[in-house]
Amino acid sequence: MADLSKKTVERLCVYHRELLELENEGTDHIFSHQLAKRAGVSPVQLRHDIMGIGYSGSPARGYEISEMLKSIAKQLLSTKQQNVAIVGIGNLGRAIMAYFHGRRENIRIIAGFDSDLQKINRTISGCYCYSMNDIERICKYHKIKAAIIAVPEREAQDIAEKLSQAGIRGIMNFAPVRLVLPDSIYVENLDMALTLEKVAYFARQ
Amino acid sequence: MADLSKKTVERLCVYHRELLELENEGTDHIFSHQLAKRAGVSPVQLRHDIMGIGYSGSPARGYEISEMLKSIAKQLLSTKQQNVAIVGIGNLGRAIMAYFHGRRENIRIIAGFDSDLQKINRTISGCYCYSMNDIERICKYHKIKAAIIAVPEREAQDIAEKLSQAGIRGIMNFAPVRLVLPDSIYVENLDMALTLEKVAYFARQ
DNA sequence: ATATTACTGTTAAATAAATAACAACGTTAA
DNA sequence: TTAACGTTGTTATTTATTTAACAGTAATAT
Repeated sequence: MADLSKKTVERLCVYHRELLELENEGTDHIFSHQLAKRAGVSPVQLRHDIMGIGYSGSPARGYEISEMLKSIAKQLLSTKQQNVAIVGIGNLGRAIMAYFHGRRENIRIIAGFDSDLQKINRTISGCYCYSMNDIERICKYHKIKAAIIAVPEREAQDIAEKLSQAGIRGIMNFAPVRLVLPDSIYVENLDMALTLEKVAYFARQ
Repeated sequence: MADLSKKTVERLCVYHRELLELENEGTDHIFSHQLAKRAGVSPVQLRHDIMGIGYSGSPARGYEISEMLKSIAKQLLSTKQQNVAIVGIGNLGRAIMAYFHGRRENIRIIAGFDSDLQKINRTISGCYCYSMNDIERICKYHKIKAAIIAVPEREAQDIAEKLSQAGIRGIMNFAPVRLVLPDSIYVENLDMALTLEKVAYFARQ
């Protein structure tokens, strides 16, 4: 398995999604410039990315969607279902859970954690909720390798360290803080306040 | 005003936030390596970024926090309050509104839009909600230049075009689609499904 | 005074990413 | 059969971003 860059992985996910949609529409082949347009990238970049995963299309018919999907999935997606945990079941946490609930993907949020007793031992959006104290036990038991942090700013660093203890390797962090963690843990920040500032900045230019 | 890269703007926002927090704690000076650690970047990169905005610290005392804040704000933040709209007041939309409500920033969500009559003409998290049909009128009236899209996938492109019509220049898009818009409109995608896939991928490596 | 230290600002090098250029190939039309 | 076309895959070029190197500077200690 080649080592794909962060940006490439991101784009491959986009292609994968667009290809799934195309497949549903009944399309079986597509040219790079068509797919590129849907994905919002240049055709060259798309071909370059596809080169990286070892799939080849035909100059005559373009890419065969089902085959391309297989190739991308082979690189990106785990063969078995991947379990994810979420910490923090407030407004945002529940919205995220609802967002992912029902998607028939191979990534599923299967455990929630909160300190609020009202939420513990309930099922929310198809996901069972535990006490914060159970993080390590449950994550290890379910072999959870990725987690979502949706707790307030002040708790985020502490939770991140707990998750790290529990063997988590990747974190999607919604809290507006830069988590300080070992480099071996992959962190993706979805910092809404920050992003909105950035958007506002470029909207003014 | 210099032309700062996307990445630089993003990091400057982080520095700004950390500096605000430091100021609240009563600190008045800080060295690049200290701030860099809090921001999760290298000290060199921080100094490089700061160079770009024309502020200078002292080799002896480091950066003077209040002055540095002013310099960053001068580059990044609008002098007057910047109004933002949100389209789509579902679970996610309301969570976003709640998230931003009460933050004493100069960016404020002041208008919500939805097609659900139940939500129209109500105030949610301090933000008045209008019908989708009012997008152009309200955005122009309040000089709104940035918007958040939190509608389902299938509506996103249509809404984006409406916003574009209404004079919006920047969009924070939560819908899992790549919006096709003129280059003059800045789009930042916060694609949770995609991001989680990416995190899951790197968590496996 | 003067050397030392610990920092900053800036230029230079290295790395990463995007774009362009073009050969190779199957298909179609003459 | 052969030439022309439009596409892919790949290598080269350019551009952007990060990292390193180092001179300049104020404070401190000798």
